[in-house]
Amino acid sequence: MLAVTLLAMNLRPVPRGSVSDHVFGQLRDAIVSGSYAPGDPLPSERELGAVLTVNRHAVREALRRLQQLGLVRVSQGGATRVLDWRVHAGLDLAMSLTQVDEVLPIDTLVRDVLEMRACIGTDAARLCALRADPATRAAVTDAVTGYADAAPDLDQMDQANIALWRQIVQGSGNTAYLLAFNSLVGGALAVGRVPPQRRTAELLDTAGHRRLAALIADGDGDGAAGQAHTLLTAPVTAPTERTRT
Amino acid sequence: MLAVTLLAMNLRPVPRGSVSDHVFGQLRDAIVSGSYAPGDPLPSERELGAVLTVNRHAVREALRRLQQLGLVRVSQGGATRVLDWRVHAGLDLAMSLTQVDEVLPIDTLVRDVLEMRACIGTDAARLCALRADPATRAAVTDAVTGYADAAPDLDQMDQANIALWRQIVQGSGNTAYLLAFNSLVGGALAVGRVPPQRRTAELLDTAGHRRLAALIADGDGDGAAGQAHTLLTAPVTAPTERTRT
DNA sequence: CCGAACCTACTGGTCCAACCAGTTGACGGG
DNA sequence: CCCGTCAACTGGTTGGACCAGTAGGTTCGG
Repeated sequence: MLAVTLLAMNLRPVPRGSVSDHVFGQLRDAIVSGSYAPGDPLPSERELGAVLTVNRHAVREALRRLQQLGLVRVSQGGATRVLDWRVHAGLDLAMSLTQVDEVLPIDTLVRDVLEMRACIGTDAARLCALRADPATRAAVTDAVTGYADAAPDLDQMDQANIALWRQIVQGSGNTAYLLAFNSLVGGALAVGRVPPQRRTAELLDTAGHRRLAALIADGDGDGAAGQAHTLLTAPVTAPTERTRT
Repeated sequence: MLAVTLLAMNLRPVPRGSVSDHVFGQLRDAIVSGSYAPGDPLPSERELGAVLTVNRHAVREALRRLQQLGLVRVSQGGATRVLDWRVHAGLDLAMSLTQVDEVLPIDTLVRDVLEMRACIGTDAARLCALRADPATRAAVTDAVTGYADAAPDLDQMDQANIALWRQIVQGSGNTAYLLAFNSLVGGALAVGRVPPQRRTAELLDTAGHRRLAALIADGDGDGAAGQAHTLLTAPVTAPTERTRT
């Protein structure tokens, strides 16, 4: 009741960000958006602290995170310089990137992520069918059941669908696929980032998913790959149909 | 001359690590290796600082990086808890992971990375052939020439090969592929991580790469995908042939 | 006896101030 | 003109203090 009342008042949950989070976010956006060209020196830590009215340590913590993402290169004595994220940043950047529409058109990014999902999901399904142990195959079968049971609640189905694919990717025995899957799930595939109509068809195709699980259980690598490809490719070519406001 | 002399003396460049780097490395290895189970609380910042005889700020900077990697979840007031990296860590973890053989068998990890490279490289080649603009196609052709010219120096060829694939991935117009490519290159594909004999055949196949570039230039998506698949798949199934010491 | 308020001893978050350690570039002597 | 010197940066590290939020035990009221 109370929650409903508050929602009606147009109140949103207060953003939790700590100071260093804000610094991190601002610098990240500034770098990715091109406000700083690759090779450019960032303002000194002391200067950033002064401008943002923030302690130097907060700035340093933010810089460490940027460094971890591959956005800057820090060197003692010299200035902290901006790196070309198209060259040095890893896939984890995609997790942060879905927050900013300015630079990378979010539509394109969503397409890219769906494309990569299809690419990896197909091969993961194939490998899972070929390499997974009996227990994992059973887990996949269970997961697809849980997914089907979630119908027709789209949100629950989405969640169960992710769990299902996690089982498949895990069954592929490929750690790189698993980590990439995490990056994608944590990024653009996060709730509300992908236009709903773009995946409803896929999510509602319980029969297709059941077939996929059966092929995996049978150890039919090529068949599983084909079925996965069918399931995952559709949303990529689906109409962009951006909700125009 | 001097360098040669020093090399003969078996002197290696001194490891540059800062204090917080060391803390980061130790905690990362401890977490990934399972010394801390998911959900376990990490020792408090003050305690870590005391144990490692390091200032608390250094610990905090290390923790920020772990947080960025998705290895821990910090919450004010509560303890910093370890996350299950197989669920929360992104592909960037692979970059750091190739340093530790203890947990993940490096052989398996190399195989995984090569598999993912094949998977993404194939689709990237396809998309590049279909979507790239004329300038990018020309760049691919140039890159393959530069790659062929690097023969027979394997190191140079490796570097030129990476540059070539970067052009292709860039030409695919898929930002996710580009970032994943960076993660892979920065990780296990880094110098000396992949057993040389496993890729020599691929690297020496200049004819195959020329063919790939030609197919891309012609806009033959399926052809480019097939050729890329041929080039990239071979090393995956190549003999493991680990150099036993 | 049970539940709720409270209080305390933690946790991480932030700040200030100082100093160490490399880098850079200007300056002056050779 | 070249090279060493030095001063004015840069990031790296430390100590200490305090704020803020959490968790768990204690106590008080029912």
